[in-house]
Amino acid sequence: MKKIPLPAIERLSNIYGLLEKLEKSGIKTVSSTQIGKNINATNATVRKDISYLSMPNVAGRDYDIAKLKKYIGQDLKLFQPRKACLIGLGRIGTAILAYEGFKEEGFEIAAGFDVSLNKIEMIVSQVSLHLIHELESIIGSKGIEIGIICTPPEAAQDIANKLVRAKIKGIINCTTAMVSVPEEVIIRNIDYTGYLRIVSALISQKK
Amino acid sequence: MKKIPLPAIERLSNIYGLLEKLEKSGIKTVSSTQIGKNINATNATVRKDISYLSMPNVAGRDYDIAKLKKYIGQDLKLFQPRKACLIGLGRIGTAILAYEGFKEEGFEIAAGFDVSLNKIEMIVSQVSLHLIHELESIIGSKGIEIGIICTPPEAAQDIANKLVRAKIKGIINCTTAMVSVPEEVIIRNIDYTGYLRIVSALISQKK
DNA sequence: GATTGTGAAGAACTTCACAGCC
DNA sequence: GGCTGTGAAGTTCTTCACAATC
Repeated sequence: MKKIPLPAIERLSNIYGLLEKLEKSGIKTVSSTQIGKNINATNATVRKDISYLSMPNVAGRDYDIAKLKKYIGQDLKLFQPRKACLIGLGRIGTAILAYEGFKEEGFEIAAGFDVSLNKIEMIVSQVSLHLIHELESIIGSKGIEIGIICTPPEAAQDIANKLVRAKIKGIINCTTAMVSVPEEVIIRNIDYTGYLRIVSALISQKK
Repeated sequence: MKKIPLPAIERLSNIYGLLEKLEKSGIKTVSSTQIGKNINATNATVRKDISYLSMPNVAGRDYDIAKLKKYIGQDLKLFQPRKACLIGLGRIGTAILAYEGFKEEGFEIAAGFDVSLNKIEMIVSQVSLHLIHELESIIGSKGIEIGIICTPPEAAQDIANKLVRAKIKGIINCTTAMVSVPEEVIIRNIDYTGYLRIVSALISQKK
């Protein structure tokens, strides 16, 4: 299998999510153009992305949704269950904690952390909650691979450093702070202010 | 001023956020390498990005933070105040509603919408809250340019269509559903499951 | 030594265009 | 007509490399 370009991986991940929804609504096949409309890409890009997969396909016919989904999942190794932990149990943190949708995707929030003992005792959750100082040991013992940072921005870099020391493989940073990590750690930022800024800048550029 | 590449705009938006933080901590100057470390880019990329700005600069000396910030803000038109509205007042929606940090960036959440009259009456907020059917008229009358969708995923496309009809300029989609919009509308997705999937796929690719 | 600025080279990604298939 | 698959072309973005400055 050829190396899949990074943007293609992101799109294929999105296509996977789309296929799940189509499948639930009972649709069996889909064209590259239809997929493109949904993920905001051209049909050529969609076909090229799919061509990176090891999927055999008959040209001239729409994609079989179940099959395409299987190959994306397989080649991107999306089926591999992964454990994540949540650091910071404020509004966003607890909203994520309460979200039920991860499990069916193979993700498990395996632990939550906060500096406040009070919060840890008050919050009702299936997930086991701990004080920050236990972060490194629990990541190791539970085999957690992804950390989701939802702390106040001031604490983000410090938490990221701790996660890196604990040999985390990926970080999703939900704070407004930019966080730097070694090259081998995957990082994505989810920052509402940042997105507003980017969308705003792009709106201005359009004119 | 040359056309700024899209990825450069995104990075410059991030650099802007970084500079704000550095400024607050009292630092006056910064190098391209330092910036790069913080936004996970190379120093050459940072310098190239900055070179797209109309900023005059003396080579050989670190960037003056206040000046750089001014030029990014000016050239990307980040100072332009913009109004956004929030659709869907569930956990994430209300968390965003309660967030205080937008104002100092020039963003205003000018209205909130939900299908539930109950929610609209119960939620305590400075922001004026309305039923969905008022969406189009209020966007028009208030001059709202950005819509933040926080509804259940099933409703996302429908809301997006309404926003497009109301001539929205940008959408931030915080649902797990992929949403399609005409090319002229800027759209960014914030989907935690999607990010987990992408990070997971990238972790697998690394090996 | 440090730094920036930038044309040129290189790499990465997207689109085209058309053969082949239904 | 529809569709996919894919090498080639085109475009966009990143990195290099080095002059210039401090």
